[in-house]
Amino acid sequence: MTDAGTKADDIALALEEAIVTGEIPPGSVLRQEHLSEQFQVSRTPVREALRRLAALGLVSFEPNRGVRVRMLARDELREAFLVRAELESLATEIATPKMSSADLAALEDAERAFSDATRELVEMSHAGRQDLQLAREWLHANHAFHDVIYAAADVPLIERMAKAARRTFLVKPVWATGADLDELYRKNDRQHRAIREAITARSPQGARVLAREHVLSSGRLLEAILDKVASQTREPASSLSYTQ
Amino acid sequence: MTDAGTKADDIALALEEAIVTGEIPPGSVLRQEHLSEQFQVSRTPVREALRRLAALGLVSFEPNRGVRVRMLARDELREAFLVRAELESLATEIATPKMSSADLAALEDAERAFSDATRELVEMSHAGRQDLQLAREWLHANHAFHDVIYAAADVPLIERMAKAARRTFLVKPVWATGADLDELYRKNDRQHRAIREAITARSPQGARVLAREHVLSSGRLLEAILDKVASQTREPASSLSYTQ
DNA sequence: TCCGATGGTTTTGGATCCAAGACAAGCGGA
DNA sequence: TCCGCTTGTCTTGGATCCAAAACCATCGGA
Repeated sequence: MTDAGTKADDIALALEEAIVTGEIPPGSVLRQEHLSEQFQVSRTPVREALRRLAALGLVSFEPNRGVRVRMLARDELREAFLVRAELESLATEIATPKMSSADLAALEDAERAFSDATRELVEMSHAGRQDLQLAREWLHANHAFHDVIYAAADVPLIERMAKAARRTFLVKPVWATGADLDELYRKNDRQHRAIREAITARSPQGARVLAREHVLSSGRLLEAILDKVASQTREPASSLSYTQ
Repeated sequence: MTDAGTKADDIALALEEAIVTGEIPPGSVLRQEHLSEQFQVSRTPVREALRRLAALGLVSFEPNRGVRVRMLARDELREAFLVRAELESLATEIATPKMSSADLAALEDAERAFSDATRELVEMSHAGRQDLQLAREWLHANHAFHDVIYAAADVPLIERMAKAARRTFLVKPVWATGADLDELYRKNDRQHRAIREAITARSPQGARVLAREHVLSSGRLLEAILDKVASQTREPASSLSYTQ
């Protein structure tokens, strides 16, 4: 809609956002006609958009039955963080010797913006209010920090794949649990600082392990939160492990 | 065609194969009408298939101008191997403690099949003959070996992403150079054996580093080959490096 | 009462049709 | 002669139309 290009692309983008933020809950079936009237277009571009989302793994096609927003299993969430841990750490390592002073300044800005978002969110949380929009902005600020690193690393393919893994982090389902996310927020903030300092110190290996641990610990925290919320209906722990 | 499901899926699969093997050379523009009569269908499923390929990164859409088979730059090839190195090593590490004796047997079979394919190919090569079909089978045998590992690891997301990276290895362009690929063939063979032995010995870390080195060395060899072939028209070496 | 067959309804997958954007050649004015 | 406009053709993007597969409820028989 806002973006130029074909309608199929616009719709794909819009749906992607809606799915990732949880606006369209996992497990939903997407009716082509419904979407076509929602976006004021015919079914043709809708179907092309759905094909794209299917290729990205966000929805699954069931031939002659419709498309369904993929319900990501616990194991897949864990996998997504494992993948991100590998790819982000790789990108960070590559970026470290390539960062110009302008890049470093941008990184500092992104870190600051993220800190601000974090602070705002924590305050809001302590005030008892939960604001989904604020959580989204926090997530975007979080991504923006890493995007500076990707831009400097100049590794489009790695970036594309890492972002694909990133998409599996559904905001709303987690957010909707109402769990206490302070630790997640603050830890992310601290880790960003540490990563930036390692990069500034031109330590590719240091930045690498920090980036890796950053992603893995986020994953662990997120899972712990999900555990706590749904502790009554848990299946036995999976054999996949974060700890190497 | 052979596969069940929708035509769009069949076409996407067929085109993917054709692109990856180089049957359709990089840089080609794909005319929808041409494809539709080639596959004996209308343009509709063709377009959906193209959307999928675009999402996979195999082709690029240029709005109102057509789709073009992506010309993968040297850096992207290198990136693809870096990604595969991380993901395959991760999957191998995860798989190692999970491999049942049946899995190990399957792995041994796959190794043997790959050895056979390698031997056949080397003999053919020494006889001065170059057989593209044989090279494809070799590649498939190669993939089959790793697929056993993925199956045991049971990490669908990692598998999917690693395979996406795998697709960027274009057979024909490399093959068509007529370069001496013996070293590549043999080294792969040796490394598969080493990886299997590490898995059998239940050494996740050992298997991991071997898998990583396996992929990276393949990448290095491939690049060296491309270098040798096109040594007259080379640009200065990229700043991306395989060696950590 | 329960199970399977049968018909209508819904929704998808695919074909065809139409409009709009891009390329190319020819025309006209400076 | 050269540059810009125009017009015609080609190709894509999107809309509409049609057939086939899947769902759903009802009905009939055991």
